[in-house]
Order: sequence, then C-alpha cells, then structure tokens
Amino acid sequence: MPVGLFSKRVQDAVGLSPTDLELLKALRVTERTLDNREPLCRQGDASTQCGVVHAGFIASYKIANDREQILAFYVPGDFPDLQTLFLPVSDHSVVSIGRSRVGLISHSDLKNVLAASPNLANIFWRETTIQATILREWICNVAARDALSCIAHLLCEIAFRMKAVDLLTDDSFQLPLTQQDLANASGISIVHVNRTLQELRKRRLIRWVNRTVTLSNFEELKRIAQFEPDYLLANSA
Amino acid sequence: MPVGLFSKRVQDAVGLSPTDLELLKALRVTERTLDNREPLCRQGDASTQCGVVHAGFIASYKIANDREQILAFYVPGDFPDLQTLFLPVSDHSVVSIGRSRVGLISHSDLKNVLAASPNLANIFWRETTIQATILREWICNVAARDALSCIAHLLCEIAFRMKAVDLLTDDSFQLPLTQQDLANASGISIVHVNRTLQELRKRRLIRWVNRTVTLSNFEELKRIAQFEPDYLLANSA
DNA sequence: CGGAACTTTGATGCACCTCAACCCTCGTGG
DNA sequence: CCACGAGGGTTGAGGTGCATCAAAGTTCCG
Repeated sequence: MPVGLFSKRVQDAVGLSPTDLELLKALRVTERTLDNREPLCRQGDASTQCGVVHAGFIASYKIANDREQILAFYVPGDFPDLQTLFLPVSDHSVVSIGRSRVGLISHSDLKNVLAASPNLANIFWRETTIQATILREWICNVAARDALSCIAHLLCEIAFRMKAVDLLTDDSFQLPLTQQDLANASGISIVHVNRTLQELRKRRLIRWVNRTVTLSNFEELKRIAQFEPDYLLANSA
Repeated sequence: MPVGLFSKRVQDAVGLSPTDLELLKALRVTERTLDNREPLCRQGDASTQCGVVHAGFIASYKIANDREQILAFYVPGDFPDLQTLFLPVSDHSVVSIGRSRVGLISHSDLKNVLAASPNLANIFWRETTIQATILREWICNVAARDALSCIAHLLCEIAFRMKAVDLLTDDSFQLPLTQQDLANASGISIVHVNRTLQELRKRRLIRWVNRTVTLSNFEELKRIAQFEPDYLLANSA
C-alpha cells in the first residue's frame, strides 16, 4: 500500500471517495530508503518528484545566520516536499533524521492524477494549508514561548501527529532527534536545550531513553506548553 | 478592476491565459473598507468568504503566551485569509493595520471558478505555497536572527513585496505599523524595538517619518538583514 | 483642547548564550 | 575482543542581549 498512511489520515479527516482512493493506489511509487542525514531535497534544487514518508522521521531546514534552522518535522503519512510542485526551486532543504523510508512520486504523475480528480487536488491543497497552520504555530513557539514551553510544545505536537497515524502507544513514540536537532528547531542553544530537558525530566513530565520518548504526564505537559491542538484538528478529526 | 493587483502580480510571475483573466474579472467582488484594527476574520470563526487586499495593510496573528504574535503581513494584491477555503475554522485572526480596502469573494463563487479552471486552481494553490515560503523565512527571522537583523529583514521583505505591486517609489513606501506591531511580529519587546530602530536610523539605513519608510541604504540594509529574496522570487520574477 | 495612543529614555535584572571541558555510548576495524 | 575515535550528552563559569518596570515626552485625532 504505497500511500497507505496518508490515505488513512485523510480518510479519517475528510473522507475519500472510492474513485479517489483507487487513483491514489494506482500511483506509481518508487520506494527509497534514506540514511541518517541523507537529503530528500536541497535548497535551490529543481525537483521533479515528491516524497511521502512511509516510516521514520524527516525535517526541513534553512541556513540562517550560520545556523541550521529547522522549519518543520514530518512523520509517516506526510508529504515533506509538496511545495516543490509549484516552486521552480525549493526554498529549503529536507533531510532524513535517522533512517527512514519514503515513497517517491513524479510531479507529472501526481499532476495527472490531480487534473483527473479536482476533489483529490483539493485534498492535496488542503494538505498544504495544514502544513501552513503548523508553520504558524511554530512561529508562536519560537517567538513567544520560553524554553520550557517551547520544547514541551514541540513534543506535544509530534506526539499528537504520531497519534493520528497510530504511532503513539501508551504515550510513547520513537523520536530519533538529537539535542542539537531540538536546538536547531527551537532557536535555543544546545546547552540550554539540555538543561531544559533535565527540567522536564525532573518534573516527571517526560522520559527519553534510547530514542523513545514517553510522556509520563501528558496533561501537565500540555498545560506547560499551552498546547491547543485545534490547529491540528483538521489533521486528525 | 476587482482583483487587479493580484492579476497583475500573477501575470508577471507565471502568466495568465485570457480565459483565466476573464474568469477572474467576472468574479463577484464586494468592496469593503476596514478601519484600523478591524478584523477581517477571527480565530475560531468559520468563514464563507475570502478577502483580497486592494489598498492598505493587513496582518494575521495568534494569541500565544498572552502575547499577540503577528504571523504575516499582507500587502495589496495578497489574499490574507485564503486558508479559510479549506479550514473548517480559522486557526488565526486577520486584522487591518490602519485603514484598508478589501474585496470580498464568497467561497462558493471562488470554488466554482476554480472548478471551472484547473489552471486557476493551481495558481491559487501556488499562492498558498508562496505564503508558506514566507512563513518559513519568518521562522528563520524570529528564531535565528538578532534584533537588528530581524527588524531589517522585515523591512526588506515588505519593501520587496511592495515593489512587486508598484508601491515602492524611490525606496520609499507607506507603512502604517506601530512599534508595538513590530514587536508583536518579531518577538522583541517594544522597548528594544524602539532602540533597534534608533540604531538603524543612526546608521543612516532607514528614515521613518509620518508612516512613510525610506530605505536610505537598501544595499547595506539587505546585508545586515542577510536578505536573500530568492524565497520571494516566485512572487515577482 | 483634552485625552488616548504612541514613542522615547533610564535603570535594573534575568533567561539564555558562549566557551571549555569532561563523560558516555556505540559502531568500526585491527 | 579490545582499542579508539566520533558523535552525542552533561556540567560549570562567566557574559550579554534583551526583558521588564517606570515614567516622561510627543503626536494624533475626535
């Protein structure tokens, strides 16, 4: 099932006609494994294909002020470089965090399918819109929240999105991020990220061993993060 | 000409078939004037229409950590609440900064036109994509740049976007923002915004009198801002 | 012409940064 | 099976960019 998790999530959210489901299933998808830090697309590149995450974890970033600023995370079922469909060259880079598996779909194939089904086109457009709501919340996160809330919010969001594709069990999920990645995502120095995580552990809100994060007290974590998942609701409800 | 500036900008960027131009011109557009701080759409609202800026200045914001975090600015020719087309309720609010004029188009009218012309649908989708590239650069701005670069970058971007719709003359443009707005946009306190602007003035990079900003030394301002307009190129080239 | 909104200034404090080690883990090759 | 090197995590000390608080000055508008 090539675009299975994506179909499932969309199905849950807004429904999919049998025809559209067939169109998605019929798409030619090339499987590819990405190693840790291997790029899916590079800033400045002209892409001819899009990826959909099958397993693993993907991040997008831009270089700003000599730092690698992470702009978004992508979990299974997400399209990390959908923007390449309309940009002559990508405005940012996309890399795998840890090993991951993606499905590659050529722009022309995808455009043909979207032309054949305006409804499906709207569903992909809607996907772009959701990614934008996530970007907006990300801005709030780095611009308005202090370190503790910021990191807490990042973890809440990822957990919530993992849940939408059944990758959250007992408030635990796989997270291959390093503390440097968290620093690059939040705009906080790696030293302070380390101390912030210690504070979250000390308060018994999270455990993080062996690339597995457990939210020991999700409710309190949400409170500290001021996490309002409304902006993701379109995603899972 | 209801959606004139938008058509012009898109025409310059990717071209428009005569048919599509006609479709746009034929859209039923309701003119409306917004007073200073008057909302165009509110977080949590379900919209039935979209706005396009005819004149003035629009901002979107979310409340985060008891602050009004500004997420984006919109200049004439932009669609500030295009996201409402696919979100059951808006994830953020949109207000006028100073007095502005917008054209309102009902969702159903717009959807009919987009269904009639897949090409136009792609053009609006592309518009969403460009807004996302701007959001990503905004993240870099607030997360990675210091106060001076951040404010400088904001001014560069606005100037550049004003230029695309011929609202930049002699490196000057109308900017109805208050220093509080700049603070809400950049995540910097209003006191520090004030001192940062003084520094920019002292360095002879900008003048700002009577709601008119003049970039006295655009080149040096770009350098300080690390402004790379590539992410907007889709917008103007 | 009065008051509200906006801008400016000074003083003080803190959240977070930077630098510089040191430690641990894990994968690799000899 | 151990040596070792690199990547990642942790800790301490000292510094700073910016926040906060408070108040005065200015502009704008009804």
